Amino acid sequence: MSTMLHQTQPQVAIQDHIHQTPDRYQTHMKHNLAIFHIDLRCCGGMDCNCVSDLLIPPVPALWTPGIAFPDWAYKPESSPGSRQIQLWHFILELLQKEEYNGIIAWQGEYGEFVIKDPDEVARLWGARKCKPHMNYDKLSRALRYYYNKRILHKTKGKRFTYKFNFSKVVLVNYPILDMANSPFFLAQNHFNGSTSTPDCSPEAIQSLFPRLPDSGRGTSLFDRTTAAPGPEGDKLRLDSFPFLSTGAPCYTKPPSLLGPYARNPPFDYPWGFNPYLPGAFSLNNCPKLPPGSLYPSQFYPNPLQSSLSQLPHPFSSLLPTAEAGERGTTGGTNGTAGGQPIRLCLPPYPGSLSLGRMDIGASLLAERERERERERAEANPPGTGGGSLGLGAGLQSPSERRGGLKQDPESDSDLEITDLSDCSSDNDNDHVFRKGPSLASRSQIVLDGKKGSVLPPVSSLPPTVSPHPLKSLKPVSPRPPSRPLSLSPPLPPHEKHRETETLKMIHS
DNA sequence: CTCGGAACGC
DNA sequence: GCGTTCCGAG
Repeated sequence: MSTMLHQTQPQVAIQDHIHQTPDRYQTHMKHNLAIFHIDLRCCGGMDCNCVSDLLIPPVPALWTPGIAFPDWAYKPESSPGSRQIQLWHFILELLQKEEYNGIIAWQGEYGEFVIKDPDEVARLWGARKCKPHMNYDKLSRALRYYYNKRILHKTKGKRFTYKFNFSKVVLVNYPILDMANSPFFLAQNHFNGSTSTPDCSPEAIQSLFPRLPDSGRGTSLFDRTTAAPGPEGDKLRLDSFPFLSTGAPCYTKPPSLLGPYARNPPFDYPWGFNPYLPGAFSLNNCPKLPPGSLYPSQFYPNPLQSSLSQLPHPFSSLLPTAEAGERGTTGGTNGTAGGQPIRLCLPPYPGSLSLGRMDIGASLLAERERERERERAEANPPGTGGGSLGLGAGLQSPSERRGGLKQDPESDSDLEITDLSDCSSDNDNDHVFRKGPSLASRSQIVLDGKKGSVLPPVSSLPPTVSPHPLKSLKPVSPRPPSRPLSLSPPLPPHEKHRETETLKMIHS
């Protein structure tokens, strides 16, 4: 151990220093495809050379016009005194780099990773934080600290094995993603064993981004101006979230899992947060690149124009199609920044479960969209300045928060989604939808219209055969989804009855 | 090995 | 707020 303590780490040159103001950084990144490296040298004493806070700057988003990013996106690397790198982020960083697979790697279930060499991980962490006396005991204490925050939990019975709560991680990293209101993410939460599937409907996707900065281009994430109604017509405005773009092919499994883990669907992570993707978590959501090339891909012309269409993904039908967006296009004509179609690597859900997605008809979606617009208009009449520029769940109006049902006094975060307080891998299967009837209602929606049906754990389902799950499905006639109670306008009696029945089913 | 309390620093 | 350090307990 002690010999490793001062072992020379991969030496790194920060080819261009990141300690700039965000503006300068933006400008810089716009014109400079500098390759960044991360210095893991252990610092010593007063002459701390650490660049510990250089972790993965939010490069991809910065240069895109019209996008405002939350403060957190800049803090770690932009200003001295800003909060430092967080351990979980560091862990993710290690996890995404193949060179560290020997000491820490994804393994097992969703988001699960194992620290193969605790001492080494601790050493690296200590190096990063300029804490030469760091050890696994201390590091693990910090990890345990995350239990309460529900960012991590321990995989019981497995040594050095922890598991990420993706939803939480995503929320922490992308507070503008309103996962708390998203049926997609509510259903996605594998962390605590949710067995439901996400609502992949355009509306669900929209719900992830209810408060994107209104740049005057319209607030909907789905551009319906040129598309006919229908699933194929709802086009996600990916140009709104360039930080979710990848512009490159994505791994569907971690390198270490390319072999035997057939049980893991190769696509189960929403919004490109597949932990098995290189750079899955946020800031350098980019394809695996040669060592030392952490960021450039987003700035390069997309070499795989058809990468999305190749993805076996239920979203693919929602995204600008290759035909629509790329035919005859070499860039610049589809309205996306930089002239390149922004690619969103959205691993799809285990296929058969997606059937419910089709439940939500486009016309209904459009109608609900219009309703929301009306609500917004009422809530913020022109001139009141009530605006839609807010970012983050904290600015949600009460009526937006799942009808006010979310309230969790125990929550340690306004980004809380579900109660994971007893989330262990031992009993992962029964907590998610206890939180409130609205959750349950939402989950009901996606259950193929069968009230009270219970989905098996995802892990128990056969892997999806079709690489294009939705394409193998027959559309179901649209059926109005139920809503969070207090969000709903007065329901007609039969709808109320349905809600009641649903609740009964849930409570039983 | 794991857990969490407590004091403490930044 | 986010660890870091220490430590006793299971």
